[in-house]
Amino acid sequence: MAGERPKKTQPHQAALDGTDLAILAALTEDGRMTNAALAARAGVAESTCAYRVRALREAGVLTAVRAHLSPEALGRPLHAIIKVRLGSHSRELVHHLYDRLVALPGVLTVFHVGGDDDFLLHVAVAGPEALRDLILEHVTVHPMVRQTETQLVFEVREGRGLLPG
Amino acid sequence: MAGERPKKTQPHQAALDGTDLAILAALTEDGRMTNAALAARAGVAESTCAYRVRALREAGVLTAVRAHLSPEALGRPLHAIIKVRLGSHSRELVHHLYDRLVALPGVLTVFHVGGDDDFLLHVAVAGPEALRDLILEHVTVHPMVRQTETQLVFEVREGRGLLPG
DNA sequence: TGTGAAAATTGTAACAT
DNA sequence: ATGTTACAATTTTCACA
Repeated sequence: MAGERPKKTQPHQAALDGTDLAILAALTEDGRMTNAALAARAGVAESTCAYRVRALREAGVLTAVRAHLSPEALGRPLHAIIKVRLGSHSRELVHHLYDRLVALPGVLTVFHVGGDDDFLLHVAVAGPEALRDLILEHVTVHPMVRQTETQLVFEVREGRGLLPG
Repeated sequence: MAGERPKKTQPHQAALDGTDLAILAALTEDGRMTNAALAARAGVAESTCAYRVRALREAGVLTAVRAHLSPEALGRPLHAIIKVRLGSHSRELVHHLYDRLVALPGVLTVFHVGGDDDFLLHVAVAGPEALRDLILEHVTVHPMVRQTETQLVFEVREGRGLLPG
């Protein structure tokens, strides 16, 4: 009987070998890749590959696989970054505002940051009017919001990510 | 499998009905959901569902499905936004720099923006030293980069996205 | 178009190395 | 811990309402 079995670990550190990295890289490119294709690319047997994938998921390394949609095809060709600066910083209220911002249609990502600003919103909207409406009707209406500043986004590119190599 | 139709469609506008939206919403949550489960959730037959998914992909609405990894589990618990301001803006050089920045390990997203800054980098690194090294060795070394400013990211949350409802 | 039942592919589990 | 085989589940294809 081999030794220890990893328990359902929290998302802390994990020891990854080359096979794991190959699997993660492949799934980052195409999350619907079949297990057989994955195995071939990683150079292991299919059963091994399936086992690794499940282990990576249970270890919290592989958190989700999501579809990515085209903002343009969905009628939201205009991207912007909205910097939000707050006046008060009561913990409860900040969290509440956070929730509201994330739920707004057109909001892709919300960064809660420290420094000059408090929130950075990456949004995709139909056009300038929609952007103005979004800001005026859903952001600056909140009493906590002291100031916003909007930057036009020319282009967004996903980095190669977290994996070494 | 032969008969490809005329063209791979452009990412322009698309007319989406409730079924499409249901499919997209489901795949945005779980991109590996089985076609059978999708069909049940959308309220259509499995074959219909598969057809819709393929159509959405060919229409450029569904651009990709990617695995999401845990930066923490991969040893990169520190997130930051690096604002990059350039001195010169020669088109060629800007593009070249863009390419370099996107390829850096730890760089999750690069926003090319207009306004006060030129690039916004969302990065995930192992710790403060790694952040400093990343900035000094890979960002500010470029002659074009006039100034950087770094904001600590407390938390990142994905918005509900692009779909109405 | 959308549906339902076939074949073909894929994922899963048990077993052997 | 990896590889192989057999079996179940799923996707895909095609004829039809």
